[in-house]
Amino acid sequence: MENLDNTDLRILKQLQADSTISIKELAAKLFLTATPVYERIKRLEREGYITKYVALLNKEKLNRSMIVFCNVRLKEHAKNVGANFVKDIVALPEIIECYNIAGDYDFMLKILVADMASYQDFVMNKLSTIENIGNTQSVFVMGEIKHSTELSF
Amino acid sequence: MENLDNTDLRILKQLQADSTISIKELAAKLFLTATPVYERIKRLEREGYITKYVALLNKEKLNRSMIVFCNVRLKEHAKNVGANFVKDIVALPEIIECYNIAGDYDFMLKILVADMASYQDFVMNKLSTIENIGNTQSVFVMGEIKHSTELSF
DNA sequence: TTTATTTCAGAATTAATTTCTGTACAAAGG
DNA sequence: CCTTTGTACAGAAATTAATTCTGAAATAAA
Repeated sequence: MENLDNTDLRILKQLQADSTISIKELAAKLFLTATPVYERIKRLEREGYITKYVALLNKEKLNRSMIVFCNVRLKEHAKNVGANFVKDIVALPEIIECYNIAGDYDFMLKILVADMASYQDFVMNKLSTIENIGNTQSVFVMGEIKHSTELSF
Repeated sequence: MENLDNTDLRILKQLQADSTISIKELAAKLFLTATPVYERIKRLEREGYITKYVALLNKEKLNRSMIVFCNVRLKEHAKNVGANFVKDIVALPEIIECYNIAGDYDFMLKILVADMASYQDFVMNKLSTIENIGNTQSVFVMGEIKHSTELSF
């Protein structure tokens, strides 16, 4: 952050919004030629500011329209118990995100499934089989108002 | 989903994980030449299966290390009240995600800030100024266990 | 002022994407 | 059974983009 000037930030902003822009086009926006923009991007990648480039897909068209946040409380809180839980969580592809949280519950999971039947199946046959889960609370999403992958600066 | 064969799904899977792969390289993985892979990708884009291509950035390096989920209850639930709330939410860049949820609260926000001081500032000077917010509950993230942008299939 | 150092422009090269042409194969209709 | 139509593909050609190289301009340090 300290090593980044305004040009770097503008490059990051653009690539976050749309990474298909050509270097030439991006250079034009910044009133530069391709070389410095190319070198800056490579530096931002090398130094870890840019983690990866990905395609974002349409959930609805790919039959993953249902979002559920599932709060989980563990039975025991021993060191290796948490570690095992984490290992199991990471292996389940329906779980898109998992956070260790402060408050009434230990973890919050964001789960993506096709519909309520799939969610039931997920909870019954996958989540419940994980060791050491005390109780869970499902919060169903009725509407996605905003969903960005962009950091602001 | 119905229009997609196994080759399409493998293409989507790859581009979700890393969109910088060249068409030639991807074609080799699928035992095809560049042409059919190119045409399939263009079709997946055209038909809306692929929404966009983006760069994912490193939160920590860009000084957005703190994640907070903020549950919000509205005072009134009239039609236009919700609409105004949504408009205000979308305008705040700290709010990365916003869901209309079932349960005790009306909305859940995912907020990204630098630290606790920034969060306080955000709540005091930005969130609290939004009309019609009844009460809020902040759930602080202690650790991010998993965070994927990939749909599984 | 002199000397490094950094940042950049422009040309040259290399590699990618995109377009084009024609072949092979499968399904549909006579 | 043969013909027609459509789809999916390979391979070559054309176009455009990424990458490398050289040197000039600007900035900071000595």
